[in-house]
Amino acid sequence: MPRPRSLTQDQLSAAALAVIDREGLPGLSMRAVAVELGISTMALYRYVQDRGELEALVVELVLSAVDSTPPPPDAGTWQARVTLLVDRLRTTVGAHPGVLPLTFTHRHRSPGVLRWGETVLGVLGEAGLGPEERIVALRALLAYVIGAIQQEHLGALSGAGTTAIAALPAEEYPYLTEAARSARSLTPDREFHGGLALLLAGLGG
Amino acid sequence: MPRPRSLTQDQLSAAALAVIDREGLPGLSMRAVAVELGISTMALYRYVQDRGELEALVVELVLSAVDSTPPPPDAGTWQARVTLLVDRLRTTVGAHPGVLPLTFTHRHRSPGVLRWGETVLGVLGEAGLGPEERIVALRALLAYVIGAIQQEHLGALSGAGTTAIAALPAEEYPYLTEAARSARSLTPDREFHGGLALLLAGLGG
DNA sequence: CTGTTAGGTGTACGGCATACGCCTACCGAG
DNA sequence: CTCGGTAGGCGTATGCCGTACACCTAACAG
Repeated sequence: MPRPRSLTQDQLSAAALAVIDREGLPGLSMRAVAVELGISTMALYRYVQDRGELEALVVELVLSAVDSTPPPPDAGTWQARVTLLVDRLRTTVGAHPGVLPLTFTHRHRSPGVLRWGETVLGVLGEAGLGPEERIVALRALLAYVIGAIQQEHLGALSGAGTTAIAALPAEEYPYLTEAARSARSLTPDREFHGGLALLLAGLGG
Repeated sequence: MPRPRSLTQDQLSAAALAVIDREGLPGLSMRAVAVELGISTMALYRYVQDRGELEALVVELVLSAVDSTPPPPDAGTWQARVTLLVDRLRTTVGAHPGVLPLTFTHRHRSPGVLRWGETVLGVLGEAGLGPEERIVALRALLAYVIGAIQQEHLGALSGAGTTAIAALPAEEYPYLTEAARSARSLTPDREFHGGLALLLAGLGG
């Protein structure tokens, strides 16, 4: 009966994501999103209760992509299938690094991630893990992926931090300086999969 | 010749940490810290260039504790020694959960963490790992610890998220709902060490 | 005692999220 | 076609925030 909405939630979250991708997370403000949509600031509040809800919408938009791709092939070892699923999560989040800090606070609610977890648990179950082993394994995988993605985007191994470490006094930090020197040839990809392989090996493969 | 400073950096960072511990990270503001110290807001700027520098000071205060404890005993397997070092990092950060989000942005500069990394690399070296293996292992350990600490404090397994998952439709998420039900008896401590054991097992133990 | 230097302060500005009340576009009913 | 009510959109105002700037003043060197 009354006036219909002129914007969809998808438009909202897409606009917010566009702002983040363009100006980074600090650039995200109700004003900026409103400008992006061509409406007034306060009109936004007809769609979300507060800024937090807008952030949750963006996170959901980004994370939903993790499940939009086809399911993993049943072929291959379970290690290969878990690796594929983990890679999918990594590339999904990595596509929008600016959103990363928001995912921690708003992760729980995402159906996409829930379905991802369900799939991983399934593969682990088929691999012969018991109920409690499965939980520990899933949480460990999640912890590793979360931490690794963060390290990759907030303190990359090939970045300024590593060169700073390489410049430390070698007498006091012999291992670190040596590590920093040889770390320059280690790509983020090899690093990530190396650590993941450790975890999978520990899982019994 | 001129007027001496009336505050030390330790007092500054301690005051900021006190504010965070008492009112949480959102409660941290230049005004609040100034009140805590009994000085005017602008007087703070005689000690730090901006808010970011104050945050870095707090992070450094918290992380420095990781190395103030005595070195790990040379006895025991290398797995036990790494576990001890990792535990030390976990309890250090866990003592001030409010600071957690700040550590990601300001972590690199901490001498305490640098010395921690040096020690871990040393143990890994004695365990027989080669140079590149050591780096991958250290970074994997760091990634796991970072992610696990975050999961523990921002989305605890025994918290609201898990009960929400337990309430999901069991037909659609059979593994997840079953996992959430049996996860209630899994303490954060057992979860953390379970995942860590996986990683260490993968390292060749 | 006095001049210099740097520590401490008060005021002010622009940006932020957002509570509140007004205007009005839209739709169903008559 | 008209009209009334509902809910969308907007302007204004408030109280936070970080911080630039100009001023006052405590303290030491001479």
